[in-house]
Amino acid sequence: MYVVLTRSTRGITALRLDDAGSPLGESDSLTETELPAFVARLERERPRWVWDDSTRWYPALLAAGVRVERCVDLRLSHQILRGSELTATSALANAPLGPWDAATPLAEKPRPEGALFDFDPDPVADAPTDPVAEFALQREAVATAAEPGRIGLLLAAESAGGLIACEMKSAGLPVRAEVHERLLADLLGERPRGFERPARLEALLDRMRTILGTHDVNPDSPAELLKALRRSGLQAASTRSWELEQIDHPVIAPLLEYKKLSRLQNANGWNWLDTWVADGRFRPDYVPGGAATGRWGASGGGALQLPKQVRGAVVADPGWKLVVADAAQLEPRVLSALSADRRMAEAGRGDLYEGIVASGAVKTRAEAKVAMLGAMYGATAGDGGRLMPALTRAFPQAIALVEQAARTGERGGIVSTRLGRSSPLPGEEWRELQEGASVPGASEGLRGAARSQSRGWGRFTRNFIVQGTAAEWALCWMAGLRGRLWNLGGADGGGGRLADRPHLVFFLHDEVIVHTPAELADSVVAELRSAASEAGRLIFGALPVEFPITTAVVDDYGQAK
DNA sequence: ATGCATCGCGCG
DNA sequence: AAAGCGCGCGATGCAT
Repeated sequence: MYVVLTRSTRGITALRLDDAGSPLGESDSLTETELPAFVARLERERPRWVWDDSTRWYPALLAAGVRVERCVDLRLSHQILRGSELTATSALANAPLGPWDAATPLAEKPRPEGALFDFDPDPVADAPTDPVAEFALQREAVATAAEPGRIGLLLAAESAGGLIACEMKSAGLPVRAEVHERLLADLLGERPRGFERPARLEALLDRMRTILGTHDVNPDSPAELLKALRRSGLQAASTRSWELEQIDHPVIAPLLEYKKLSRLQNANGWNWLDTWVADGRFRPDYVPGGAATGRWGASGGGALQLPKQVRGAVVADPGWKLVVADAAQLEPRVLSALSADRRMAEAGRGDLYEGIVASGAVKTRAEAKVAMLGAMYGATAGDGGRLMPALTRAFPQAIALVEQAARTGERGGIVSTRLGRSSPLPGEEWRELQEGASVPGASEGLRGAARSQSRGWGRFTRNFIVQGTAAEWALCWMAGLRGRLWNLGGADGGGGRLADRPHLVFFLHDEVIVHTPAELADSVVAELRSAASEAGRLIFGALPVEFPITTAVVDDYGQAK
């Protein structure tokens, strides 16, 4: 059963549909206040809730202690169906752009409140939405798709991701402010009172000034710093750390340390703590499907860039543990599964990179890693490029797949992930340059620029199929895990809030953190493994590709790895 | 004063 | 070792 929820100025309506999408009687009318109890009651029948946007419905339900098992997030689903090659002939994909194509989550649209003059800069995106009609269009698009099973799985996984994003924000990542402050004090010195630099940074700056024999050094401005270094005779092309590392000069060591610590202070210092951590929790906004490949984005506090330096401040509650898990070498494994390259699958029996060494393609594990990254990113120079021929000889099937994706992109074409998320088309400027360079008599400079741009898009599509399919694996892993964790916490219908049971608190592309009562930690580990195997089977069927995960049961995130 | 591009660096 | 993919964010410096 589906239950479609619609919110309008007149209130909320709930329309039940059978599995074929036909209405089951009349719709119910509800107020906002009545909604949580209504959802909780109907949830016992395990319906799939259909709504425009999880971020518009689910936070309030979670706040009221109501968790739902599954949903259709129409906004996320629409985004996929609109662009997928698998549904390109559907009515949905061929309709003019409308409110479901809005760039921002529907929740972020300011709602007009009795304004006499409703200034509306975007009539298309702000047009009223009809979830019932949209759901029918989406079902039709899936039913008529080339691979309904794949796109259907993708939409289910994406929608589950929408729920998980809300749940993780609701639960929050446990961060102990006093631990974070101690870390900062150890590295930077005591918190400065005003706007002066912390003691450690000031000391480093003093050393740099002494070494260079001038007071005129401002390491916070790349342009100024470069000038100062040049005045002292250093041959620096930029102030990037890895370039500075190449230079042999006494000022480099304190400078690099300054840059490292200054970065910590700016990105995750006291100001970060004050702004983003409250009540012992860090609650960023996760953005499912935020990247074109389907990877998640996040906004607020740089959630996906939490530096290793401060992970020790992520601490489980008393009596609880953090279970940190990540998929080992996910992207190369995805490539071997995508291409059904049995030799590469064989190499992935244990440590994939060691397996590649054993295959004889390269000499060392480090080379294997660089070569695989090069294959997936499209390296042309450096070690990655140099090792490509050997890798191609060892795994022709896998390499042919990414090469083909690259060629498609270079022509301006579309590629798709295993489950059917398709790459965007290059923009207008891209096409104009390609066309401009293809006319007879185009200058060599123009043709070179077009070639470079073409290869650039090829690198994007090459990586898209791997990164995007890896994102699908991660979504399926997490979606399966979510259900398993809920069931671990007690019999269904036994009540209890999400945060009273083992629950997800962090997600980073191929890594998750589960916050769990200590006595359930071992069970959580088992479920993480089961969910990983299940994700592989769901997406790739019976292919003999393994997706091992590493796990660590810890008190704080800093102890993992 | 505010917006935008660039640099640089954190994460995968 | 620093090339090749995907992101977010803060500081700076220039343009409006």
